Amino acid sequence: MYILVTGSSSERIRVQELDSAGVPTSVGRMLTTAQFRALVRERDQDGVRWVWEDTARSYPVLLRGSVRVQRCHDLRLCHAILRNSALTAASALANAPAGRWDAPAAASPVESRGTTLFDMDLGVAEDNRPEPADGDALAEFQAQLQAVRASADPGRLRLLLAAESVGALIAAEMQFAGLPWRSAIHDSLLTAELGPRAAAGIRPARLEELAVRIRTELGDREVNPDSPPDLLRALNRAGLAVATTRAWELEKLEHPVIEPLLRYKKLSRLLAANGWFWMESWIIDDRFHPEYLPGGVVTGRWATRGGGALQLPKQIRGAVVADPGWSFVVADAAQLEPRILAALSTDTAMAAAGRGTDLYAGIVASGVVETRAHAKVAMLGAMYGATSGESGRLLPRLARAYPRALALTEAAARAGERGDVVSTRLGRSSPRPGADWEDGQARASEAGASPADERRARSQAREWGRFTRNFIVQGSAAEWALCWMAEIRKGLRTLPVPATPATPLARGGLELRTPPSPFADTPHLVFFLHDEVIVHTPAALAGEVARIVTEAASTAGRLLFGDFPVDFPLTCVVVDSYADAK
DNA sequence: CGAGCCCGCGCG
DNA sequence: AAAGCGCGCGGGCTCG
Repeated sequence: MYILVTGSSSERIRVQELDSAGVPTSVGRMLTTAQFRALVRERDQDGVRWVWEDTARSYPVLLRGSVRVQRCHDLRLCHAILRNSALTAASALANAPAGRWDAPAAASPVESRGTTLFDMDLGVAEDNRPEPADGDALAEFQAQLQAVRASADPGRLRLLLAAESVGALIAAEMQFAGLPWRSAIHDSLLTAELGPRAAAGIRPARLEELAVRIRTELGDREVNPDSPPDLLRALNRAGLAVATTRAWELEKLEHPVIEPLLRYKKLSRLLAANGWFWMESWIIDDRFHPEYLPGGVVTGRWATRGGGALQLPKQIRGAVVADPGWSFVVADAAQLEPRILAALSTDTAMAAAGRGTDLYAGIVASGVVETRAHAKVAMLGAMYGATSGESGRLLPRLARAYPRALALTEAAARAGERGDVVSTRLGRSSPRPGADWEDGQARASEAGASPADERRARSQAREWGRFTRNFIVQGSAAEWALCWMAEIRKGLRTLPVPATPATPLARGGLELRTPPSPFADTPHLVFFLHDEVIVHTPAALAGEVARIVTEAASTAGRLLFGDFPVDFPLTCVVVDSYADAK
């Protein structure tokens, strides 16, 4: 059973019931925001799947009214998958000219607890006249159902579309709830590292001292350490033979300027990326509300917009502190990508190396390589396409021990080099290379091709092969992570809501101090980073939450790989501060 | 002056 | 060009 929701960015929302084939079973009705929330409260328990164009635009209206939904179908995200998937390549949807469903997501307004206390529920009177269908959304949904039905593997695609859509729900919920963030702690971390906050455009004390030392050691009173070309010239004049100013290259040098320069780089990065200006821009009422973009990366990984949420440096994670009486459950999947590769390729030997333990240690224990560091660099090389260095030298040993896994990554690379498409476990397919790439390959195979043309074409072919090689692993890992989070979310909703003192809202008189939140007294996801999650939970429930998170990892493995014997162990800790996790 | 590029570095 | 994947973002800098 589906309910199609359209026009939900305005105060008038249209809903229409559809049967399991996507055929309307009633006329559409126009609802006010309040009526829409009431309908969702009433019907969400019935196993309804809400079908809407864009979760990021439709769902916040509900969250602001403390209403959550269990399941949805995000037409825009699902369209992107089906348009591109090799499994639906013959469908009408995949072969239609590009249209509005192919446009990128509109930037969503900041929708979060704290910034929008109450939206306007202007009482637009219910209007009982039947509304004309939003034929576009209905036709699109029907085309998607048809494409899945006629596909080579409807079961996998249905799981993928459900996972992508529940990911969109989670993304909206995490943005709404926000990551607990103590500005006071952040401020003291910055002050300890950089010195007291200085006016805009002025370096804080520690940074200015280092800049002075750098100029002294280089014998150049003018050099600007923030300008790479300027700095490079100064380094070269001082007799340092470097081609770039990258930290890893400078580390190798012996010179008195190196130590202050590396410290300067580290600190200026902290100031520019996560300093006081960042704090004032992104932290509202002790919460960080980044905008998550499900499907924002071609592989299916999420991206974020604003605030650099996926790059929070370890330096400042001490500011992420649970509320009083609450804890964090921080979990990350151990060696996720190699385990995904083992399962994708049904390489039972590699899966066995990871049984219940550190997979890299298991590779060492099997006698494939001598050290854990070697096992790790060799595995990364296999998944990323290394050809030289230590990683390249170790690859043959890995290939002897795990021929099935290595054959799969090689096949994916060869496909990419030919310009072919590869697909993840659940059927998300890689994009085709661009016209420039095709032109380059064609030119190199013509009669008059120069050696330079051929070299460049070969290099670009290998580059695309490394991309497709990694795509199947990174993309399938992203699918595992979506299933993991979906199972966590489902499990958390089975927990009893602890009896808590009346909230300010319930006491009356203080309504405006705490906006309504569906997460005020219940465990909820607050952060996601590719293979890692944070759940914010009343401390008394932390043990239960950890159990749910751990079981969800096993369930995700079964959803993707059935009974193939591969483990997905986690490191899972209960902490008050994110800095205390691992 | 803004748009868009490069550089460099944070995360997985 | 780190030996190899995927990102976002800020500062410097060039160009129009």
